Amino acid sequence: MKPNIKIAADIIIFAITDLTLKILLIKRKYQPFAGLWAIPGGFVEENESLEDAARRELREETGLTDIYLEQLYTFGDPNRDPRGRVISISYFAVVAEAKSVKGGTDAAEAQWFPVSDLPYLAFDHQRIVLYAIERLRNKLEYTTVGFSLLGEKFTLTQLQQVYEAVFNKSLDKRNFRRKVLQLKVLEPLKEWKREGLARPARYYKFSETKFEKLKDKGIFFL
Amino acid sequence: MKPNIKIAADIIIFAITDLTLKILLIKRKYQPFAGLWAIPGGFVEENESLEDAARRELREETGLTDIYLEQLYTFGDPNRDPRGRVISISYFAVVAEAKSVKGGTDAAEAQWFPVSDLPYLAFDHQRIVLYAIERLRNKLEYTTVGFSLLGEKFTLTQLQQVYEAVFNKSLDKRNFRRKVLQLKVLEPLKEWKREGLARPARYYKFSETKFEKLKDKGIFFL
DNA sequence: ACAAAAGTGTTCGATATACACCCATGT
DNA sequence: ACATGGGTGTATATCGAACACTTTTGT
Repeated sequence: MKPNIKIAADIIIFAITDLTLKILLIKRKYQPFAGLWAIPGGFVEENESLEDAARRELREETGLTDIYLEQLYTFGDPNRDPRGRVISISYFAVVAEAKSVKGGTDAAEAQWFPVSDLPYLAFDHQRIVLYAIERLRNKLEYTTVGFSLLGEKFTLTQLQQVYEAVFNKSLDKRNFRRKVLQLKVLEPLKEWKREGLARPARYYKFSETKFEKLKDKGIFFL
Repeated sequence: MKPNIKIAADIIIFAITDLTLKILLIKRKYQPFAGLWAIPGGFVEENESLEDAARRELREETGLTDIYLEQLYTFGDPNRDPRGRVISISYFAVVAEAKSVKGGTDAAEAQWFPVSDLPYLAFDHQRIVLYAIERLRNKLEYTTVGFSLLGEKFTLTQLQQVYEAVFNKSLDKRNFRRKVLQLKVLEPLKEWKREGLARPARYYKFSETKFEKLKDKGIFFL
């Protein structure tokens, strides 16, 4: 009936390295837009849910599983792809460290770019990326996505650096610490990060159980 | 290539009547789920943008144009439609009054239902509706969608009733009035609603120009 | 005069912001 | 002892929540 509309799942993958918010882009090997940078993605298979497709692409591009993934928006302008009607269901993912990158089949090359310094992008991907950044910033304020940008354990300074990188502004140390500790979702570890010639910093971890209790009380609304 | 995936645009249409938040449902005439209630929608045409498709469906079902419309979420479970793979791109719309309803071609009947008393719905539409309600509630807090549920001019009491209907709880009159007036987006009219045997209530209108100024200052972030 | 709904201020607690010094460690 | 980053408290402004009476009109 409805002829030949194709569905793509495209993913904006965020990570932080060098105190900078970055996204993963791949250089296109084939037409259209061969040689240009684009966000990773691919077509949705016949019997695959949309999120499964996104996770599959994510695994193919980065080798990562078990990471934060959320549907972003669906872009369906009839002319957004010169090959014909392709509707892009975009997702955004948040990974703990900007590594584990391997080239996929459609990709010549994969590389992390600071969001403040992006190359010219294929298709309407610039728009998608800008929207994803906005969403990430909003979500950082009232959810716990921030923790997904860090590993299992982290210091409060590292956590603050995540917020500073995403918002691209510096925060007051005392106010920041009070605020995150008041959330009561962090568990202090009996472990310290000792590095160089300074006072060791305490490690914390995000406590899923504490978080669930607060959700039940309606403090978070995700 | 990718065979025969169909794209539907489905719309949750909100309105308030009798101090109650309602959505428009249509009774399905044909299989599958013939005789069950469903949210209005239809397939996206070949050369139509997604939002255009949603607006077209909306016009066909209600006769309304120029109303608030926003993409909600894309539901694409492989088994959500027994006829085959149908991906539903859902929108939510907000109209000023629960009238202007005519039956569409696929619909036997159209009717407004209070969100607190919905019938059993076809497909995965229950889930979609619940998600839309949640989104509407969130958006009411930090945007101006609320005004879309009212006509051109309205009294502060009517505005409060909108918020009370959506949140399903009563609000303090003094706090509510102070809060909306502080937003500085309402313009008092030299016109009063005189009705029955009580003191007349002043009409206000939403002032687009005042709103734009505030947006420029970053007070709203929509 | 009274019934009905409109309109109006103040107090209090919680939360956000601004701001500067001491502490623990390695070299 | 000193350089490095970790860690801590207080004062002020702002915002949301609770709460009751007077005003204007029609009958």
